[in-house]
Amino acid sequence: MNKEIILRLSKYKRLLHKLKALGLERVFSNNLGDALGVTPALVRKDFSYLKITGNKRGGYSIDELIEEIDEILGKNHPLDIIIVGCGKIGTALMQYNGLLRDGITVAAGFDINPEKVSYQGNSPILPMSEIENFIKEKKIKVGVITVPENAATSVYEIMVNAGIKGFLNFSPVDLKCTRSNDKIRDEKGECMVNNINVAAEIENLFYYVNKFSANDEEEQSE
Amino acid sequence: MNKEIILRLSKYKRLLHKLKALGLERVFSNNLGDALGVTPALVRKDFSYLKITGNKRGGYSIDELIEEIDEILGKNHPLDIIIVGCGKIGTALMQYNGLLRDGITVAAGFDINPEKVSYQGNSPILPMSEIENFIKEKKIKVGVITVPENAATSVYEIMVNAGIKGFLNFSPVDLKCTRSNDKIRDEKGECMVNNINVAAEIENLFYYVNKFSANDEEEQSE
DNA sequence: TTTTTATTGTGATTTAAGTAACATCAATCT
DNA sequence: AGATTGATGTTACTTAAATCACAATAAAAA
Repeated sequence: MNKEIILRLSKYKRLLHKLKALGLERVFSNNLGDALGVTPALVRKDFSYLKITGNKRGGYSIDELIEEIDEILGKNHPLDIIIVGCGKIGTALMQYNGLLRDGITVAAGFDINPEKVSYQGNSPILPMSEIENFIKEKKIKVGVITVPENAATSVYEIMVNAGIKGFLNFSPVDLKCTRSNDKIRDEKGECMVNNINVAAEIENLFYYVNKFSANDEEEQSE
Repeated sequence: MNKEIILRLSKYKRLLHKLKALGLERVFSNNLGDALGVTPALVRKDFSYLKITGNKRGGYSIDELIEEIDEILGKNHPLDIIIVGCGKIGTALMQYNGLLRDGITVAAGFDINPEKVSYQGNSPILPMSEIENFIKEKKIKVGVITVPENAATSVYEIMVNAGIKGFLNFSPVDLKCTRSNDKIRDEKGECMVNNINVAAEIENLFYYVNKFSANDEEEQSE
């Protein structure tokens, strides 16, 4: 099963809320395709795959779409996460409104540095010693890793063992789950890692930018 | 041309530095493939595509590889970027060591809020009014967008017009470049946008986690 | 009621990323 | 020197995601 479909779902939903706010009630695959830069056929295929069905001539009901997408994305359950590593990026994410706006709650942060521990606020920062109990007690399933490179693997293993199934990993280490998106499983159950490597993304941009300007020079000398 | 290849290059390089630190001098496509979870053939194909060549029996020289990858990623030019929007995530990135460690320098941050402006430090925060001059004067080509959703498009256009070619976009808006990775170009020249949508990535994780537990329940009731 | 129209839902096609397989050839061994 | 080995470089194949194209059909119009 395809990760991209699910990412598109989030995008559809964001757009649908905006359209709804404008007073619209129905939407066509064409509209959604335009906004996301994909063909309308793909939009319909996504919905078809997810058993979301429209009207042969009247498009899709925005309310129904939102409801069904929420259902698929699990928005009827609470979206509680933890953030491990309360350095620069970790604390920024803890205070980031963009998560809350999508219904995601940071249940707690964790840090190895005792000076960072703080029990006040609605997202406390707890010591690493409490992480396993916290995860098990609150049944947390999704966690963000924002620790330095050298700590990433060990933190990952602690989290896996405590029951975290979904990881958003900001460290440059590729935390491999030894299994793909599909339901391959090992004895610990399935898990999934999404890696975000900011430095690599920027290097990537420089590559293309340099290539662009190399092309420009070529053209000038022609 | 494929974005994934270039992201892999960054990963190869990180690994190569570690191997070098351990005293190794040569490396085989097998080693790199294992570490990245891809086949050795793909590693060789990447290198072949990038005109990096090895020894028919002795693998690749780590030093040469690092040098050639740096060349391709443009590490011989300075990697100066700007960060537009000095909220939670923006300031976190400005202070993030992970960028510096990869040779990326934040030349300046920009914010619309005059209270955030500050000319001290090696990465000053400047008012938006100075952005165009700054970009043109310092020939900045890559920028990070960390402004709120509603400001993203207008900031993007300002940056494009001032000459930014590569964008790392943290806002949930899909900033479309109207052109693909290849060298399609419009009158303003090529540009490239990498979107990072943290909330969508987390929603994505919840989808799979919920699916996992649904599977578990199915199995129990069998 | 019949015809037209517009949009869905889906099978066929295209495209591209990654894998597999193997011919090639430099280094080592005898 | 000649044989053997082992890793590269590359071609052919596989797989999967997205597009294209169109049949099916519900709503609107005549």
